[in-house]
Amino acid sequence: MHPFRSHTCAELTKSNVGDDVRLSGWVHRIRDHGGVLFVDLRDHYGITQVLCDPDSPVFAEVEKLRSEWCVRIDGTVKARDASLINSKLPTGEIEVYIRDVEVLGAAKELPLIVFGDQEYPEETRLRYRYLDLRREAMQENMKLRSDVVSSIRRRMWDKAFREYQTPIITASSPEGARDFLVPSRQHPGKFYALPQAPQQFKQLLMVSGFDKYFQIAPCFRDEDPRADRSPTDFYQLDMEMSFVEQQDVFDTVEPVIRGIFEEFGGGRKVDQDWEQISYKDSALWYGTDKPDLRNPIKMQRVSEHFAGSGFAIFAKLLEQDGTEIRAIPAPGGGSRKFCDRMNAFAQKEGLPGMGYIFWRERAETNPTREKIAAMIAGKAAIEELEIDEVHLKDVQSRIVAALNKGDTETAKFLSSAYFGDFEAAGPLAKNIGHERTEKIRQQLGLGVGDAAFFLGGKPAAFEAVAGRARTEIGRELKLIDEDRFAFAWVVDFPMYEADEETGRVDFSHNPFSMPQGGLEALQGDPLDVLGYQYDLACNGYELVSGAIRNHRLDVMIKAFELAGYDEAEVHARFGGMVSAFQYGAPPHGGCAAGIDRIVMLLADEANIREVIMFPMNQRAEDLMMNAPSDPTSDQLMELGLRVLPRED
RNA sequence: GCGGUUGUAGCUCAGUUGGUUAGAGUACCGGCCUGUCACGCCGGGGGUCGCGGGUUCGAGUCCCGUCAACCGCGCCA
Repeated sequence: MHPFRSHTCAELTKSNVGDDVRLSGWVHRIRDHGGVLFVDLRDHYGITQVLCDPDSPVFAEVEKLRSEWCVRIDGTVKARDASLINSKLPTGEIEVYIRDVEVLGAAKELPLIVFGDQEYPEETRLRYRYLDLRREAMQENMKLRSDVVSSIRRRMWDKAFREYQTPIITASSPEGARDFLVPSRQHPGKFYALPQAPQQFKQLLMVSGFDKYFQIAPCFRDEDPRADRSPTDFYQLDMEMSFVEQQDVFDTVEPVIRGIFEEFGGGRKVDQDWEQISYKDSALWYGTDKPDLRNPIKMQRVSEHFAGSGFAIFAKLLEQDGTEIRAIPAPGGGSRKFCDRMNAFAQKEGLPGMGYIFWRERAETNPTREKIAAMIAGKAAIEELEIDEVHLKDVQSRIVAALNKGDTETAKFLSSAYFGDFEAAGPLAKNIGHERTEKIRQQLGLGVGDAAFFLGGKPAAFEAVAGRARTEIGRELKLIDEDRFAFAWVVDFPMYEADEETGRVDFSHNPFSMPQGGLEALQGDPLDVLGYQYDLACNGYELVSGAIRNHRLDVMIKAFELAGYDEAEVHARFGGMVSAFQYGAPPHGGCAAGIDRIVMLLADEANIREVIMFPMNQRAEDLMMNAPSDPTSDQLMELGLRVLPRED
């Protein structure tokens, strides 16, 4: 018999009854009844209940076992009595009577318990990651990750892509994130860098004629982490293809991503048609370039309703160039309590606050209301009526005047604004009056019980906060369909952006993207130039980012010139690419999809570290492996390095 | 670098207005228990209340400082 096992802990069924078997695994749980002793034995595949009573030759030894000891047992498979079957276990119809036991690895008192789903501080979990990974949820996440990667590879191979490996130790890429540097021993004082992405290599592969490339590639960036962003390193499905336009890339990637989400999404709905939203619209509607489309709220421009209005803050603001007022509709948010809470949220995010209006049923039933309705419908004579309130008297006169001119539209609007079903509440509504409020209500398509929030200023200054407010409002009002994967391509990214303080123009995204309109487009205002640059957003995360690349050297030189890099600098920094583009570069494009984020979404986790085997902590430390650590003085000597004392 | 939250037993947490010897569950150790599957019952050991300082007759609790973890901002072509 094999020294460790004849079966796994998930294999045995009724058909094995009477067999002599050997199992190895970890002691999951012990139930000691004095006379009879149950042990749940666990391995990667499942759990089998093994037991012994005082008749067993090893009863005394089994009594000594504790949680998470690694053991081997020999025993006989026995059928469980019908009343004792555990339907929660696939092996629940049998149990193994222990005849022999061998302790393969004892365990001391555990810093975290494998059994159950008790939560532990991340520090503890990462320090003892090998124990944390024994837990069922982590085993499932990691298996899912492997299966997803396997499926991605199969889907790419099926589309005639081939996987090629590119270097890990390479040159610093001066654009983008901070590089991880690796000192060179053979060239003291010089450094390699770990690739932030295989960007330049994959473009060179296209120049070399490989046509369709992909790689499950590690990427390295020395930036601070977020819940959805791993520090140090992460994995991407990196792909590139030649002789394609933007839509060709979409048509290639969409079925792969959609297929993965359908295969591993656990039955959650997967959008079939992926909208293409321009960067500009995405910023306006959602306040972000990675919108969560499960949230139905779409922001709108409402500047015209506030220009010259009685709400001085916004009216004055609009007199400045480049300012706007935008509304966040909040269907179902029509209570002062909710509006105040959202206003507090905006203040926490650093804004002076968000103005709001909410609509309730009109309280007073003015007797003129029905008469006016009848007049508009042509069922009553058009005539002035007796009204106490002066301002309503004036409105009535305007309605009558409009009707006499045959302008029923105006009459209807005024009637709705002053006598309609909706009463607008909140300080803002009082300031701008009935008519402006009603126009806003009509534009946003809101009604009784709804609210709208208003933000003003230069869009760049408040867009991001508006986006977070939209998310918060959607979440609070439970407008988000949790059971759905909502996808959209965000396209037409601007090539350049101006630094807010210095006004200096720089690349806003990938400097290697092809500007829309080519060389000609680069003659005008850089800030107007769009690129063939795209992202795929899913449920508020950026899952994919890519571009049609700039394969024309003249266009590339010009593009860099606009960002303040002269030709010599481009040659110095991207020598390999510049050189290659002079020898017959094909048009090409591609993208990269975040593997960790895809698995995170599929596993329904909010933190990317839940789907990474051995992640770093928030400070990019590995407490288990003790990284980073001090080098030996010999190592430093060999590299020609000396560590400077910290100034603080 | 900035802001928020948290820090009490191996682990998860409670701890009232500042007041006697800081508690519970779980884990660990010992005892009892022949059908449990989150077994049950009895007992025991285990604490620099993150750290430092201050106020006070008295601080886990109040004040100041500091450290750490997580979340967010900056950053992330």
